This record gives sequence, structure tokens and C-alpha cells, in this order.
Amino acid sequence: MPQTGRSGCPINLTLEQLGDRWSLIVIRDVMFGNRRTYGDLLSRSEEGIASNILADRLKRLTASGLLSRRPDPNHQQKGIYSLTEASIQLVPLLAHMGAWGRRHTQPSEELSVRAELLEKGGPALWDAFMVELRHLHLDAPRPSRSVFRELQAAYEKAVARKARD
Amino acid sequence: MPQTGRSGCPINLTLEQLGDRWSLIVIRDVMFGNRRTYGDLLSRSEEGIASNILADRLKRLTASGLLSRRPDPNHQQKGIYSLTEASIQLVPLLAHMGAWGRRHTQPSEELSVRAELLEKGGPALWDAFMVELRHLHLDAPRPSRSVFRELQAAYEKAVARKARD
DNA sequence: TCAACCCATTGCGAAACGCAAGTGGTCGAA
DNA sequence: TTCGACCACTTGCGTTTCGCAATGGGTTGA
Repeated sequence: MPQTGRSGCPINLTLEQLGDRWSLIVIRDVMFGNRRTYGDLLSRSEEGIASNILADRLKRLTASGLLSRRPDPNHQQKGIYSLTEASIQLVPLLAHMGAWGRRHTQPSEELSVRAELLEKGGPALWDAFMVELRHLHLDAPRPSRSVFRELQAAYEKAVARKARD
Repeated sequence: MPQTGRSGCPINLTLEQLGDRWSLIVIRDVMFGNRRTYGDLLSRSEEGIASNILADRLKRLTASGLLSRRPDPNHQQKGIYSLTEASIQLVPLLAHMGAWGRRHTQPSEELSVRAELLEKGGPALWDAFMVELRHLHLDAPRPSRSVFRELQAAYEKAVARKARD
């Protein structure tokens, strides 16, 4: 993430922005978990991100245009983080990462459900999700279909199924 | 890349394997540049990878099943690295990374040509490329179409065009 | 035999990571 | 208005990773 300027290869440049162990985790949580504040991202982090790392990533991601920050009208101190068009366009990338991880690592069942749905839905579902994210983060009109709710429902169902056993 | 074991989320697990600034660069060079030996990867590295980092990544990637190594019959010391089915299945991911980088960073023109072709070709082209990679790396039969050659030709044409100006 | 080649390894300084504690401001109820 | 709880970070410090340059030691081919 430091501007190392190694080469002009687009894959390399993408890695220079996102090639670390936390940036995409933060974006994932904002995107799929709708965590919009520092405290929310910190306390509900599945992976237990450290507070200084989170602060640093929010700063960097905001500086590089992958997140935007506006003040919370109800709380002078809080900031509300939103995805930008650039980070919304990471949806296919994250979907592929989920699909690859599902196939080539040993993920837990509940946390795989979303990835599975995204994989099965393919580009059509990704597009629908991106339209919805533009509503949630960029003031675009609300679409009729809520992919977000579908993903969430599937996840919660999987959690309930697990708890039952 | 250390086995941190943070969570069972497939996106997180993928990041734990590939979430650093060099692993995917190495895989990219083996995949698109057909660099198959340590020396080849080191001396022709666009980004100038350091020898110790390269040695470390080759070791890790081999250990985690993303590369395989067999001895060079013509040289006792050399190893020839090949992609595995797991890393061949990273083609769509790398294609998306290239596409995203092309849109949201400032890549150099010559190095963008391959990414552009991959983006325009879409999943059909990716599949054809993966079939070819299975031939080059996994002893599968040679397909009639060579996506690799198409990409290479487009790149060289772009380099020539740049040199002419 | 010997120089050139090749795959690493080592040493060392710099940067990133990760934990735990602390800071200074804000909020809400008494 | 006061006070405790809360909140968004920051700081300090030890560990790990990164990155460069130099070196080691086996292999090859003339």
C-alpha cells in the first residue's frame, strides 16, 4: 500500500492498493455487512482487526478513493463510511475470491453461504447487487430487488441451522 | 501468509494465502509470462523482486499447492515451476484485477493490452486460456487455440507501437 | 582446471503488524 | 451541571515481514 511505483501493470497497481491482509476485509465488511462506522467495524469484526490497523486502513482507503467519509448528523464525533463507485466495482473480484476460497481452502459452512449464492448467481446477480450498493452508498434510487437481504437471510438461516445441531 | 487462522470466511482465507504484494505477481509471471525457473522469474521481473523474497514465495506457494516444482533434467540445480489446478483457477481473479486496475489506476499502455483483451474476451476466453494452461503446466492435450500467443502478440505489437513513436 | 553461471542464504536497516493501554472529546441521565 | 459511560482514535513497544546488497557454494561447460 505504500506508493511503491513498481510497474505500470494493472494487476500490479491493483495489488499496490489492495495487496495486504486487511484492506479488502474492511471493504468486505462495509459491503456485505453494511458496517458503516469505526466502532461497528471494530467491534463486529469477524477477524478481530486491531484498532490502529483499522484507523490506518480507513484513512488510506479514504485517501485513495475506495471509501468516503461523512459526519454522522446524530453524533459529532462519528463518521459514516460509504463505498465509492471504485469499490463497488470490486464486487466481481470479491465474488471470485469467495468462490476460489470455497473451492481451495477449508471455509466454515455459515460463512460460505454468501459466497456460494454469489457464485451461483453469476454476473447478473453481481450487477443487481452493485445497483443496490449504489443506492445504499451513493444516493442512487432504490431497486426493487434486495440482493443484500437475500444474502443476509441465507447467512442467518445457515447460522440458525448450525445452532440447532 | 502466515497461517493466522483468523476466520473461516472464504474471502479471508483467500487473503491469508494470497494477500501480500508478491504472491500474485509471481503467479502472474508464471501464468502470462511463462517464466518457469527461479532465474527467469528473477531476471525478467518487471517489478524487480528481490532474490530472497522470490525464494520465499516459491517455497510458500509450492507448500500451499499453488505451484509445483520438478527438477530440470538438463540441470541438477534448477527447478521448473508449474501452475497447479488451484492456481489455474485464479485466471478469472487476475482478469478482474487487471480490469479493475485498468479502470481505476494509471497503468502503462503496453502492459494494459493483455488486461484489455482478457476483459473483452470474458469468461469464454478465460476458459480457453485455462484449457491451454492445463496443457502447458499439467500435461493436458494441446488445444487448437493459443490464447497465450494471442496475448503475447498483442503485447509485443503494443511495445513496437510505443518504440516507433 | 577454472571461470562463468545459478539457486539461493545471510546480515541488516526500515517498514508493517499486532497488542494493550491511554487520550481527549461527546453524550445522556441524574 | 455534573459525572460516568461511550467513542474515535493515538501511542508505545515488541515482533514479524520487507527489501537491498553482499555472499556462499554447488553446477556447468570450455
